Amino acid sequence: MGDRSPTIVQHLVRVNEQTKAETRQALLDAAAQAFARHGYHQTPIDSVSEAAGVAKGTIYNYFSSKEEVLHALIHDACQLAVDAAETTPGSASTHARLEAFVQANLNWARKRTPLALLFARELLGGDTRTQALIREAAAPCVEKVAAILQAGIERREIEVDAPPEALAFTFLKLTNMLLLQSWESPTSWPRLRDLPATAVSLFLHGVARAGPSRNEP
Amino acid sequence: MGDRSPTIVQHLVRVNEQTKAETRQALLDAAAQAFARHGYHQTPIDSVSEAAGVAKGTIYNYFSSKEEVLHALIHDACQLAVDAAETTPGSASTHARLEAFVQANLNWARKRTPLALLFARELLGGDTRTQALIREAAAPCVEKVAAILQAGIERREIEVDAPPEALAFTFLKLTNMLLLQSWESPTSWPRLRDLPATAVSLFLHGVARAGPSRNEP
Amino acid sequence: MGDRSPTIVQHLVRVNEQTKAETRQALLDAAAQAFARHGYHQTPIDSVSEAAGVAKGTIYNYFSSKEEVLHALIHDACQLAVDAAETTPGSASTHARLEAFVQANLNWARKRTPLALLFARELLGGDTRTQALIREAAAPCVEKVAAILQAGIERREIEVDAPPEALAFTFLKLTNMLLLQSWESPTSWPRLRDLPATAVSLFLHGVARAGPSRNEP
Amino acid sequence: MGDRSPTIVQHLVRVNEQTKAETRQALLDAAAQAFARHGYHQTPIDSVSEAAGVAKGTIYNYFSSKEEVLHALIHDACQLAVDAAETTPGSASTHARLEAFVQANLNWARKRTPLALLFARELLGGDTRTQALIREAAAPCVEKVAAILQAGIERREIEVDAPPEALAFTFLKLTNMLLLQSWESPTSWPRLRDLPATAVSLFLHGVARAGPSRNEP
DNA sequence: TATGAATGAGTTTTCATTCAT
DNA sequence: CATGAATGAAAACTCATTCAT
Repeated sequence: MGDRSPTIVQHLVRVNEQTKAETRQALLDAAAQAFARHGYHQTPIDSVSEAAGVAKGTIYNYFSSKEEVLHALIHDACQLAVDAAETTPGSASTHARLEAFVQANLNWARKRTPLALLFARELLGGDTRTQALIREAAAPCVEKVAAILQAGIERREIEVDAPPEALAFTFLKLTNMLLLQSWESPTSWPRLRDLPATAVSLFLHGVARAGPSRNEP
Repeated sequence: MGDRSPTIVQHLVRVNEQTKAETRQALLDAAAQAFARHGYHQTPIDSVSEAAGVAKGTIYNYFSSKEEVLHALIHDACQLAVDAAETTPGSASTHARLEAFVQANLNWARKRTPLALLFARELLGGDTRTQALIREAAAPCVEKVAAILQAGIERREIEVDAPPEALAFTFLKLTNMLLLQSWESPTSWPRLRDLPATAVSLFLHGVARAGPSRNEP
Repeated sequence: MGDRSPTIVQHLVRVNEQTKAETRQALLDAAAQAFARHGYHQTPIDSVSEAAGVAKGTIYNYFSSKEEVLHALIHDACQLAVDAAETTPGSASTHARLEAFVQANLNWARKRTPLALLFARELLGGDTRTQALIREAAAPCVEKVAAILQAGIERREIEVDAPPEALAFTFLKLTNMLLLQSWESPTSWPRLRDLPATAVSLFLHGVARAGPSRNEP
Repeated sequence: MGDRSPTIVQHLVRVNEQTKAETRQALLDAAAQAFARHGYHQTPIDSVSEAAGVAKGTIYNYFSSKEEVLHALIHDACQLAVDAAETTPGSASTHARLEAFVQANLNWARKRTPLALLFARELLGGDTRTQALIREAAAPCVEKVAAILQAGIERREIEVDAPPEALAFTFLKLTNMLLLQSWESPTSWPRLRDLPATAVSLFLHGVARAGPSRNEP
């Protein structure tokens, strides 16, 4: 016995905590799927617990309300976006840095498709509370993009009279808009694998053929 | 009685029909306001009828369901967008034609702000049914923009591998995204009156400084 | 037609309002009965609407919550108690005035037995919120009793070191305690019809045989 | 090992039994506190176990249901009341015996305030089942008081047409009513330390000044 | 046609109880 | 025996829709 007792206890605790974490994640996954597919308000909370394979009440052992489930999801997505932002190179052309940012986000979006879909939907069409949550939780990510853009402005690669933060937010929305469009009609444009190039190219250069004049009459 | 009766009756009928139309419009206006502000699902139907100054049941004399009210609004907004698309000049530079299109849409959006807000929200974040409705009701508008883009492609003003319809839809979403951004923070970027120039410039040329190379390394 | 139109309209309105009042009263009656019999917390709100012969949701057209139903009942009971207090004679012996007060309360309690039962239960065993409500809504009644007692003290008919308000409240509770006891075992003591005499006699003179000494060793 | 083993085992058993008893008591104490403060129905069972420092499930190793916890508490309180009743002197004036009874009850009430509060609340406002339980578990106590009153009646110290048991129950309720009143407004009337005198005086002689006439017209 | 009270299915949430560990 | 996650019946409340007037 002696020195194994703690180990057994630790083991039990770890198993329990692992199970708890798994249940929590199953609930979040089910919720992401359902919310992304049918929308938050059209999704009854029981359908989430059912999809997660637990009973109705179980969800309230992990989240205090339906809204908290949404917020936890948004928070997770924002965290992934923030992490993605942190991996983008600190020095390179604006184009390369933005593309790396989109690519990094696309990477997690492919693994966590429902979550990314939900995030995109809420970013573009969520209600005031959710928008505010995103703004707060994704702030580091937005600031990272803003810093990239600011550097571009200083290097005269970018020329626009918009505040970098507003511009960064626009870029984020544009990217997620294209992401949604990819998912909604997978055969058409833009293709998912082209998203980084497409999004950055559109944002930086637009669709016009590179040419002499910038502002045609 | 005699021959004046019909006139009186006609008069009454006309008045009644006018009243009916007015009630219908009051309901739509109230719904647009409420749906735009709080979201469709968060808006109880009685708050709409109350704001329109009629009883709850009256709404069902004009619309068969709450969803139909939303669809009528979306339909109206799409019609205004279609009308706006039709006024854009048939021949001019792509830039000018797109700007005219955005300007024409901005014109009605200023007069019907709640409707335009609602349309933008549903275009970007609506559920599947509403998206489908928009796709159908705004088809002529999208096609008009697609035609403009197609002409631009043919004239080598635009260079992109996307189908014009998909591109047109992206342009529409981008424009409404910026419109929402304008309304949400009126003091920041983009300013509402700059919207046509800003949106078209972003879409055609991006934010990068015009320069020699298109795809920087 | 002419001058009858308004009458018809008034008639319709009156009928509707009467129906509404009847439904409201039916709900209150059913709630009083159920709350008195099983207790507030043990009574599902649907059982109240069912007993009133209306649908589950109807109750929320009249009251904003289950608690508001209880409070409306308590309010009504307090009002009846206040009314009863107002009918008690302004000048007579303390004994006579208290007895008249109890008798007046017994009168409405006989007509509105469930309400009176509920009131008694909540007065004696209700939670803090309800107690506070009673204290507020029954204040005029308590003050009336306090005034009677105060007069008795001044006339040297009553001799006690308690504040009249506290004493009045005690009297009210004692009376309702005996009322409950009457209802719970109708064959035993005290009999309902003797309640005024019994309650006042107990309160004023206790159960001891009248005799020389007040405080026996 | 040898002959000490049994002792060790006995010791362990005793310790375990003691621990069990302590856990049970901790649960009862926590429940008394919570039930008295917030009411039985408003108290979630986990708040009890939490306050007792054990897990939620543990409570069901000691009691088969939440209601049984309440009943055990009521039972304990009744037992304390019965014990108190047994200490009252067998021969003395009615006044002295009743006062001794109240004093003995006040003694345990001071030590076990939450329990006494709960008992008083349930005695006065509990539901039918709890009332019945009290009636049964406190029967010896009620009978003791009834015997005192009966003796008083026989000695012509008490003059009332009520059955002694009913009268005894009324006395018990009155006492607990005043006890609650003391606790609710500790600064006012009656003061806790005066409770025996106040309760007995009120019950035996009422609040009227001792004087010639008993039943004023 | 207008009204608004009535409806009841549907929603979120609570919580006493169970049971595998 | 202790634990605390899981359970699911039951509760309060909402609200789109109906319909008698």
